[in-house]
Amino acid sequence: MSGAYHHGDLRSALVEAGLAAAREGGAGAVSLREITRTVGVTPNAAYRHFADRQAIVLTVALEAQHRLARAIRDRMDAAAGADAAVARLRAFALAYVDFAVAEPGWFELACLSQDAPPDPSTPAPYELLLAALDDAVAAGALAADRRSNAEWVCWTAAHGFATLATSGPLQGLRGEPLKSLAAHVVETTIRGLTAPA
Amino acid sequence: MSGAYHHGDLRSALVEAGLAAAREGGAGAVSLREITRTVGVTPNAAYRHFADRQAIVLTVALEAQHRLARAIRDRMDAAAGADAAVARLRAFALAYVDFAVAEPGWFELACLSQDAPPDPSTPAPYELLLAALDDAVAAGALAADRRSNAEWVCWTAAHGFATLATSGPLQGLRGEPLKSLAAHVVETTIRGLTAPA
DNA sequence: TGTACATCAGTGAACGCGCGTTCACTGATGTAC
DNA sequence: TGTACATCAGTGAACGCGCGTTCACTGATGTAC
Repeated sequence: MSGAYHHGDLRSALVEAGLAAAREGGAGAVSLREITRTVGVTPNAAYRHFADRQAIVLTVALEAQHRLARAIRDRMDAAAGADAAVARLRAFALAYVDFAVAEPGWFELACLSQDAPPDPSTPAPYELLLAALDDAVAAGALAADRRSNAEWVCWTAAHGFATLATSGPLQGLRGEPLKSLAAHVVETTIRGLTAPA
Repeated sequence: MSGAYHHGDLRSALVEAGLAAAREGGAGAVSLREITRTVGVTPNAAYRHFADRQAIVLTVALEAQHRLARAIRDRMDAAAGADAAVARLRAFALAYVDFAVAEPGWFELACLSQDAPPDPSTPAPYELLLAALDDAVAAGALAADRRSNAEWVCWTAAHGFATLATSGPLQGLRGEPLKSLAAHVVETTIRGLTAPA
């Protein structure tokens, strides 16, 4: 500590700065020079803690993905009541969308790291979705012969609406109108999964 | 012509080079120096025809959007038969996805220019979708009280699946498996729109 | 407990890169007379 | 029909920028004796 020559925990500070940069300017804003500047350290000090820029971005991206996963999990855990299984499905999609709208920079970064090696400690959002769908089948809300590939239907809806709202034609829509449109899209998607053929 | 000092149609050549660059490297690859290099001309020659880099990128992006619109329109026009209205809806979504997968760079660029001033000569993909939905209502395939916001349901599905396949977790999936998964997602979405509540 | 010294975490200066953009210019084109 | 000249479309050299990365270094830390 003692804010001196040896920083204390430069590594964490750099990741923190990376998150701040991404929050403002998206994935492209996470540059080595930018974040070392933010921390108040020489650019190459970063090389003590990361192999190269790629490694920093990946670390920051993984953290962003964790936060997305946490946001989804929290909302899913809060879902309860009669139709708990379907409510959890709804919670997944809406939490996904809300996170993207609230933190578009982190969302972009989280998507970018999707192909990165998964961190087993925090299940990726995807795992949460699979669990919710299995629950829905168990609860009888989703027919067993509709379970197959249902995750991609949900993921498509959540991710699609999120990108439309984040960087697509719905960029201009916010607040209640956006919320109710999201709810409508999610509801229609769920109906597609649960309605009789 | 006569491949000499005066190029002939440098403007078109630059746009063409921009399309080629985007095709390979996405939106970020459309740089002024890159495309003038491709054409074999000095970087600042571009300033005879465009105000700045932004203007070039926008022009190229608009062309990409036209091609997307054309691809969708062609597929929609080909759709016919008993359930023509629904078939057209399906054609819209699958053409959207196919274009994105076949030309991810152009697709990225087309999405980027969504907030650009619309070109009335070629209707944007969005207009095609609206028409298809109105047709579906007219044909009795879609209940009138389900028409409202149905475009965002379709757009979400098409765009969502396209980005999942293009730069998301479905990147690795191609060919027939991808096609049938896309069909499944689109079918489920359409069922959500048309099935009774 | 005090000192010698290896290790560790940062500094400071510099590199080369590709970028967009500006400047003064020059060679080709086409029009007026 | 031939020539003078304005316009137009390109050249060539240079600028400053932010970037990632490398180099040789130095000051602080903590451990062995």
